[in-house]
Amino acid sequence: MSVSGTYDKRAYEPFAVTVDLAVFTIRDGALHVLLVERGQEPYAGRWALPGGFVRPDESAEGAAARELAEETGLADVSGLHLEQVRTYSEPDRDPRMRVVSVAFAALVPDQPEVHGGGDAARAAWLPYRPASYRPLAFDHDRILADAHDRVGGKLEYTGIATAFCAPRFTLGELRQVYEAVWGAELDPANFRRKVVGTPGLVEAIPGAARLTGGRGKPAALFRAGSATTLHPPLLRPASEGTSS
Amino acid sequence: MSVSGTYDKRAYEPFAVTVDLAVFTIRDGALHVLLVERGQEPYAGRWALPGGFVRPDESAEGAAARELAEETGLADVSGLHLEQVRTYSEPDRDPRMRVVSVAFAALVPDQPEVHGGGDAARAAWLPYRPASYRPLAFDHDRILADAHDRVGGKLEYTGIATAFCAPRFTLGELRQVYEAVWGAELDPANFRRKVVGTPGLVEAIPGAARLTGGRGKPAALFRAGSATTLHPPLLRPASEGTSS
DNA sequence: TCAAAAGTGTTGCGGCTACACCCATGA
DNA sequence: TCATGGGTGTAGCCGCAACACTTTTGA
Repeated sequence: MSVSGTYDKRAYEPFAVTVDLAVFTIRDGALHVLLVERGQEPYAGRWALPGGFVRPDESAEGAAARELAEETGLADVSGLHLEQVRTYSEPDRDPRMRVVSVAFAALVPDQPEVHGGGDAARAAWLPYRPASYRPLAFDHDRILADAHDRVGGKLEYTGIATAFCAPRFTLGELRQVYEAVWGAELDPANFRRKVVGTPGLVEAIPGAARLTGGRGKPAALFRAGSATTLHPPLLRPASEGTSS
Repeated sequence: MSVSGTYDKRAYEPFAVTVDLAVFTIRDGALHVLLVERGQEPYAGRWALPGGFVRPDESAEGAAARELAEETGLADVSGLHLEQVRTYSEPDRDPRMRVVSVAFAALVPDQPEVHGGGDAARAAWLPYRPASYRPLAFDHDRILADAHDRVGGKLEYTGIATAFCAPRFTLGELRQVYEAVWGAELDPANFRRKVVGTPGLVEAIPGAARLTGGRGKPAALFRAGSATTLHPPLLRPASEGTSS
């Protein structure tokens, strides 16, 4: 931006700017990611993250929202959680040309339908198990891993977990979100106390209740609260080697 | 990336890709930021973040490291902390052309010299006090605020604070880093226990000691440890409105 | 001898973990 | 009446905030 010399854009090879999306959802209690199968070279037949070019009149955020709507078939993408992760700009990351890609992570509630087709390529929700579809096209393995790390970290100190849930949800469903993303089991009793005791995370819907799996006591229903940052954070269990 | 149609880059207006740097240091116990004064339109005479174009053969990270070396006059930029913050891509953020900018935050130890001149524009270390130089050129106010937020947050759960210090430092100096970035005072006793008790954050240099301000007991010297993430985190004091 | 900074001790509060235990429902 | 998940109670541990206090230096 603060270049002192001449401002001649032709002196530099033009860059293509794209967005790549890591779209996550919870299905059957397991974390799933939306992938598309490439139909052409390079990387034909490989799975890849959905994405596309940023158009001249839109921001990367706008392009990501547009692609998200196209790929998932959702009408109102405005309420969904869509967050920039980082930008990937290695000169050789695309063998055809110089492509700089802004990566986003999106969190959506479980979609009953498979999703309306946007692009021609086949798209599918796959369980988040990198070993089962690796290697992805381009540097998408790394992008997906970075996006997953980001989402897992943000669960600790923000309320984004509710973005995975329907407008009305039970605390058991919310707990499944944390368990699916972190890959760890949480104590239902302590989870409940923590979530209810954090102001702004969730709001109780008075009187409402719903059965979960046909069994057990009906659970009270909640809706997402207004809090953006959690104090104190809801830390994930230390998997190994915690300090002191 | 996963575009199914034709791959014609001429169908899209080319983007210029730049990097913008928020370079922080601690000087006299206060947080400072490196700014350059623009000599030409637009925003002539305004302060701006240093930065420049990404060249065809380098990544955004490479461009950021190169600009950092040029602007600060530092020879070995490799050991410094340089971290991507996010990418700014609003279509109208530069009135001249379509510019997508990848922002970075850099943490450097205090430089005695003013820094070798890179670009022609005047550059200076200014105390981090946004009201004193606002508005910056372009959308740099927001970029600088985002970078500061990122650095402040990362102090909590990583060891990057040592990036502000010389190779050998006292715990008082390290504490000044936290206080300067967070704008809050910390209890020296508790800070010491926390830092020393977190494995990998710092390593004691046996026997070494140094006076701090000419007064008081000489302080033991430490060097940066190898830990990247802190468990549990070193949380900043809740300024207001903590939960429960 | 005083001020200033380093470093150690100690106490109390609060959150979290780990259970044990009761409640409501469908099979 | 049993299995299942929701929800409440509670005891103990651990970390941290808030001090008091000692140590070592220069002025």
